Amino acid sequence: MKPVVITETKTQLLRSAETLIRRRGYSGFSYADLSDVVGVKKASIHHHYPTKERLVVSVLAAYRSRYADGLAQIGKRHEHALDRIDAYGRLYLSGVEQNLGCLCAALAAELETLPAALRDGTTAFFQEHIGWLEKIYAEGLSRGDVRNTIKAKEAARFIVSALEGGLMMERMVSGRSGFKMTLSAIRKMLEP
Amino acid sequence: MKPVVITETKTQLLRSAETLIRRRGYSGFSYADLSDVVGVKKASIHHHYPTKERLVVSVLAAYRSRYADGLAQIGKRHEHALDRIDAYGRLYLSGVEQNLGCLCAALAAELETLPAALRDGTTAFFQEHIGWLEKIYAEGLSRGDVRNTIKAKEAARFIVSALEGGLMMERMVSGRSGFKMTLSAIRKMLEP
DNA sequence: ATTATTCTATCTACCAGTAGGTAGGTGTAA
DNA sequence: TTACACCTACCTACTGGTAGATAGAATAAT
Repeated sequence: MKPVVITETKTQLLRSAETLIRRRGYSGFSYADLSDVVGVKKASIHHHYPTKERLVVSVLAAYRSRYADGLAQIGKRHEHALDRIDAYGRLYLSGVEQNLGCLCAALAAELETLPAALRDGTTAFFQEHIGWLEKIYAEGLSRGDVRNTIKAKEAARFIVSALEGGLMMERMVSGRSGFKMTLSAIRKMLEP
Repeated sequence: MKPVVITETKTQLLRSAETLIRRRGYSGFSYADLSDVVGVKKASIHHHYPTKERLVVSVLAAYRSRYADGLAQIGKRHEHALDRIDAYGRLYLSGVEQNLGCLCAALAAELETLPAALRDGTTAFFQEHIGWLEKIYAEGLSRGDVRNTIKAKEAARFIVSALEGGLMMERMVSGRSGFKMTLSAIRKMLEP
């Protein structure tokens, strides 16, 4: 079987496409933009990724798997549920600091024009996060680490919502400092 | 001074442009789309709103003032801070139910390509909401209506974030039922 | 070891379609 | 008769995507 060689250019395309989308949205970026950034002609991009949809499907897959790795590591590095949730929040903080929105929020904003494959991938992204947090919170509940007046299911979607919303908003309003306030509010409210 | 006559067509254009943006994003909708929906030729849209930017500036202004009215009414209709915040959350719920994202979230997703006037208007929108909630929460604190472990400033941005994030996410994930879970989580967490 | 062949990445040049926007005209109502 | 709402017809720039060529590396055949 032929090994799947990921060339330098291909990786560059993926990386640059991601930041372009996170700054300008899906229909807001073009092959011409990407061509300028990476320094390779439009036709060459089509050689690697025949259509825009396929390119972004790859971008999204990479994004999801990077997050999946992040979540797994948080589980290993931290024991206490509140620490885990804090660490999860810091994943978003880095987005605020680099002035990059969430890829999936950018895609969600154009829901209706989105090709089905992208819509599905975006939905899956959110479900993965909700699922992970639900487990984390349920475990925290059984250890008495977190407030027990809300259920794990509620906590999970509320955490993702608050962080996604915070990332989206604070990029325009108060940046890092604003986002950190939300981060600390979340922690305080989940304390038992 | 000439009176600003708002004709039927003009209102239609504003209304339809708004829903188009909330479904497809700023660069995701075109004068041609709008022309189809409203049933008036592209050139006629330019007659009313010479550029896309100016059209959307008007859409945004209308959106903001509609929300401003909503906030004022909530202040009148409800006394208890938690009720007020609940009512504020239901404003977003209607977005989920109509499958329309927040206009300003759609704009924020394309931050980098956005004309300055729109960027400013969007930022102002969020600041208005944060400011209003801060006042509401501070008042609630002084009456002992809400939890006093977080400051009004924290509470305000955290509420907007959670609702904006929830609206964005639940439109893809679980719709109304998912959003209602977040709504109830927020209420429980703000209880004293 | 030296050809001959195929594959890969890239290029220039182009396509049809659509973007936002303009010029200039027509009908209608005050 | 002027002002407004709307039209047809058009423009330029850009969109995602294709065709076909070229140079170089990898592979196979002699």
